Amino acid sequence: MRYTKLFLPTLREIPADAEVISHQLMLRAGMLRKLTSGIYTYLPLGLRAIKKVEKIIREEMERAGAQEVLMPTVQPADLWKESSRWDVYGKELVRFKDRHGRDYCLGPTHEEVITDLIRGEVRSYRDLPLNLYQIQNKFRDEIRPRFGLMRGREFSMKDAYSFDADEEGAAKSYQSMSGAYNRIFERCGLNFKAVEADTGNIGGSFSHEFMVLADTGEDAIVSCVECDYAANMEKAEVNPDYITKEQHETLPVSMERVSTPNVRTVEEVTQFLSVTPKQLVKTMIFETSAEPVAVLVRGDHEVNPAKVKNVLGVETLELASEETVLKLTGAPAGFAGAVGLSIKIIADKAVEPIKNMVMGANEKDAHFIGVNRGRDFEVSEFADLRLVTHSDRCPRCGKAIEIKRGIEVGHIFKLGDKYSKALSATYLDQNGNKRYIIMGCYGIGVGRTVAAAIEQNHDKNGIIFPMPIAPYQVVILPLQMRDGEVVSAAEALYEQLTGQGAEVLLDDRDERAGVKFKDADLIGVPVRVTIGKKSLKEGKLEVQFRATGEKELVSQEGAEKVILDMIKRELGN
RNA sequence: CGGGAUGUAGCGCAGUCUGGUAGCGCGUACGGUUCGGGACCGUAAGGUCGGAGGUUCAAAUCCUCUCAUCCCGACCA
Repeated sequence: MRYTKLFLPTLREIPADAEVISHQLMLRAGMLRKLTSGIYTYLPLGLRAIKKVEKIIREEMERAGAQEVLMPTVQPADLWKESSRWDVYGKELVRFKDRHGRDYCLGPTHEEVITDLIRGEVRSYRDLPLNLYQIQNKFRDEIRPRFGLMRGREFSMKDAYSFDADEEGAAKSYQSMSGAYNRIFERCGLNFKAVEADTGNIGGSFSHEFMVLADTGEDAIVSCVECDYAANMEKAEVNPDYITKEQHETLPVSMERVSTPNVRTVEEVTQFLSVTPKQLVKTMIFETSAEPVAVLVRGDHEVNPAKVKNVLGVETLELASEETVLKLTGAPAGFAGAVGLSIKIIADKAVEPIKNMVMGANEKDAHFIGVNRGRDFEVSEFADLRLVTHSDRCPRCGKAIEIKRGIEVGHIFKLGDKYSKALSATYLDQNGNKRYIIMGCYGIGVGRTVAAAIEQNHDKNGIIFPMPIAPYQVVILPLQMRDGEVVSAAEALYEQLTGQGAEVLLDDRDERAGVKFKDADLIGVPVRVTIGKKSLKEGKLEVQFRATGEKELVSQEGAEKVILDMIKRELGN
């Protein structure tokens, strides 16, 4: 491709509304333009990078035995009512009516549609296993779209769905997808980690997230420094040993009400009463799809709503509003406590051994001290309900853990029979018995993968594309467009390389050298060939590798081979 | 949805407090000099000052409403 023909509007300055580096660079490198919040147009360069990722995905999916289909964006409400997600999915699901007043939604995911397809077609165990995937635009009306392609509302996603006769087969499918995902992200040149994750809205029994390590990531991930345990913050288990070491040996004292005017937060209370946060018990009131519940955690811990949700087995869980807190506890927020509370109370395990706790008195400007469980209040269940902290130990091997940030680029779920049951997707087994199909689902954020790659591969001059996903593999810079020899040398090399299947961008603009260098660096083409009249006099060209900055003067005749070898080497990884 | 900020030329910004001819840099077009890391000189084009209403002789500027975008939060009581 000739630069003068390419629609590649690069920007010298950083657009004001881009915060993270990948977003800034994608805008500056002319890959992307915003239409409206969370919705983007891909320009030629951006699309090429996305298509590269798609190609890798397709190759690995096919290799793992999955077949490509394409499902519609618009989906009928009936299906969603059948799976009962019409009511559960919430506001992320964009709903609308057609001219006849029938309800529809824009697909945020496709479990319903694919299951509907399969239940109509699959009859026998002989039809299984089956794995179908698509690469298609999803629409999710995110609360807060941000960071460009990191969290958009409309975005390209690869979603695959596996159908198996039994758990064993499903586990195999899951493993196979896990392997494919590892290969995909490796081939994209990413530094990533597969972590255990909560199943959330999609449902199912267990799942893993593929996280690209980056400080700008929206997710926190916990991993062991020693063994291979790694989990999403939401999912990460607390090592139970931690609790026994924190046993309190003191004898119970009598409970006392103390006045704490305008003292609400953990910090304020501990300071005001001169106690440690470990002595304090926080009482958080949640509203759920069932009854409201009070959750107790130690003052220096934080509630993990995902765990609470799982323990209670409820479909929705939200922190209660100020009014609800007032109604249920009789006190404004900041003074809730377990004593005298009439709603269900569950507590984190770390609360169990605490003697003489400090907690809110369910009365404005008052707390209780010397509170003891059993005597002053009862807890209906103890469970692991909190977020892990830096001082926790690995739940598997007990060694230290570290907490890092990551970008979720892929997520795989073992769904079990959740959707096949809801939508009656069954097959007949060898004995003629009707059984539910066991499902799995597997997603990759395509645009997000590109953004994550940029987040991980850039320098102050711009993007450094890994070869496998680079929009162009080579950029040729003839420095003097008025010099016939320079131009014909550039044209010749361009023809040679293109003829060999290399993806080459020829910067044929009549620009000064500096401008060409800057743009080449910005758009991150891995291999740069500089053709200037000085070195050309000696029959030499300069080949530079963007990632390392290594330069090499090569003869005009030898250039083609050197460049092709470089591409091959980088693609091979 | 709660909190904060910002909307002025394609991009980045000043001007708003204290009302009085709408500016600067980059980019763009044309001419010239330059030519291996975002050149220089000259000329020119380009703006409903986000929108609506109001106050005023006069509004980018003051007031009211509204829309949009970005950031933080939406679990720490």
